Amino acid sequence: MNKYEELANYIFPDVDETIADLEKKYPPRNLKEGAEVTRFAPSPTGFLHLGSLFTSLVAHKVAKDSGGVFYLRLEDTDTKREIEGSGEELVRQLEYFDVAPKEGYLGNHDVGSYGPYRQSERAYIYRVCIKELMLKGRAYPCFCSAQELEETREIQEANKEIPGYYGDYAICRTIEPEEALIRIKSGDPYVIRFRSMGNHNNKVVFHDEIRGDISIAENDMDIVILKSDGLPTYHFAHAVDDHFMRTTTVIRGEEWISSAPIHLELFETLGFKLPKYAHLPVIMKLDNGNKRKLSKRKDPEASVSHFIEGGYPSESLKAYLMSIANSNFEEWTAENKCYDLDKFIFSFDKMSLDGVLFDQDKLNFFSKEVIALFSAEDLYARLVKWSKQYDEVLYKHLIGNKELSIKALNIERGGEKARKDFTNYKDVYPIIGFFYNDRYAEIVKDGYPFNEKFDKKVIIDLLNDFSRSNDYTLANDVWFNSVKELGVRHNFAESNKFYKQNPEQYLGHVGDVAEIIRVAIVGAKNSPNLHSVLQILGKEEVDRRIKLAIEYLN
RNA sequence: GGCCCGUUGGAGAAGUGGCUUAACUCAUAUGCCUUUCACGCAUACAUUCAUGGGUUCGAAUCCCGUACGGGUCACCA
Repeated sequence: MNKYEELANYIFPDVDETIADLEKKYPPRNLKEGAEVTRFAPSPTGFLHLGSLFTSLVAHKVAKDSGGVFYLRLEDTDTKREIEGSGEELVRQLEYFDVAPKEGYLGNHDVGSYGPYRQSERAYIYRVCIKELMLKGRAYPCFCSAQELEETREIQEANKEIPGYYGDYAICRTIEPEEALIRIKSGDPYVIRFRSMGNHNNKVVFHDEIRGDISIAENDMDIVILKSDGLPTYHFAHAVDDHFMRTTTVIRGEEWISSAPIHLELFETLGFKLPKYAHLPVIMKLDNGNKRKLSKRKDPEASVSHFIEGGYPSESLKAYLMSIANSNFEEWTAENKCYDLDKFIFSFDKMSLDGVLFDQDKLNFFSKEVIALFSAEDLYARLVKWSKQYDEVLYKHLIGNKELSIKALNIERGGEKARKDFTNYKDVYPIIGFFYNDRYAEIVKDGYPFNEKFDKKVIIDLLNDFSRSNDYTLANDVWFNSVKELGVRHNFAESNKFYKQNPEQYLGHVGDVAEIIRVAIVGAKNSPNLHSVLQILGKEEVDRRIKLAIEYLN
């Protein structure tokens, strides 16, 4: 019997278990030596942030590489900021990137024996732990109002003291349990605070997997562990959940470094073994010459959905993020011609300590490389999936012309000098749209961009001759020789070199001939390889388009 | 402001006391290749590692001060 017992029993009448009981209920995981248990612990306050994806990617990778477990815990203790449905959305987005956990909160259901995985459903577990702390005199009710706290803070600031609830400023820590009980019974609102035994003048050292040893002043704040709504604060839930879910490495953003001393004291007081910590650098952007964290409100690129909508394959973004995580990843991809993260060996000590600027150019670079490695069939399937949701016009064309689309996407695909002209799925339609007859009609509705230095008559004759004489079932170089001959018949030099030697002798050169044909067929001066285009369209369609172009010229 | 973390070209970085005349990649520029575009290839881009001092035969690398940048100081996570 101690003086806290009556109070603890009154506040926690439902609790009839101890931490020792919980230890039995959530025993250490039976994993092989070296297996890491990591987690992603988002709060459902909006869609997935790029930084959160970064964190999940690393946590997922560490668990997978070590043969461990990656799970998701929903930190839904802030009921005010919670956005309906965002938990489910978060899981869907992780799935899009193929880094979804197999254990934990998975949207509509929980999987795993260390749950519940929603903090809002873990109230009893927290209460068990707090009751025990209270019996040990390490937790106490605090009746201070927000206004009182604010006043204290102002006094502290005026005196140039450290603001916060500690030492003599922690007025409620000296309230006797008997008195506290009376106040609670009378209906006074209260929170429960942790009684810190730390000394601000002492340093604690903890090891960070990325930064090495970090030395910070001990915690001496009597932080709130249970809010007046009965839910725990982050710090307390972190200690309890990561312990009982048996996390081995806590991977989180570097904004948590400064509260680590709180966590250290909490783990110690609760009798929990401290997990390993890895504090990841944040992703920033330049704003008026200053670096700042990507903000979901100000920066569209802070939200992962921006890239999904923008048509970036998940592999592109993951490759970019992995290149931030381990800069040698970039060299590795170049050597291996591979963007499969599973094959890459990740290491914490190759990670940068400094926040990095988000680099759209680099993402684009990775994305081009990634898309260039897809097979045409794969690209087609991905485009269908993407456009179904984000680009109705493309979707219609893809579905209506599957074979044509795949052939078009296959031009110069693969091999050493593969085309790399798609940064994202949005680039596809502008580049291959002309293959579709109705799109072609749209493009040429207002005319063809023929080079104006050539007489209409010359162009018409050339096109007529081309239509009559060409056989593009021939191999590319044989076919192109025939284009040269065609040009020669119409007084075009067979090469740029010849033309440059005697420009006055010729109307132009073979490049101009190719351009005229190209303009007639695709309605633009640029296109993928002309020979491939002609082969894919087929003679009938090519002749039809030439006829249309001639009509336009007449 | 206190406390933590950091500072190598426009960006990501390698570098752990002499192999550095600072690797590699992106971006940019120029040229080559080429029927266009894209690809590919070549070249250029930090006399210097925020800065001042110190240690040393020798420093981007070790030490100290300063400046700058970021993080954090809630009943938010």
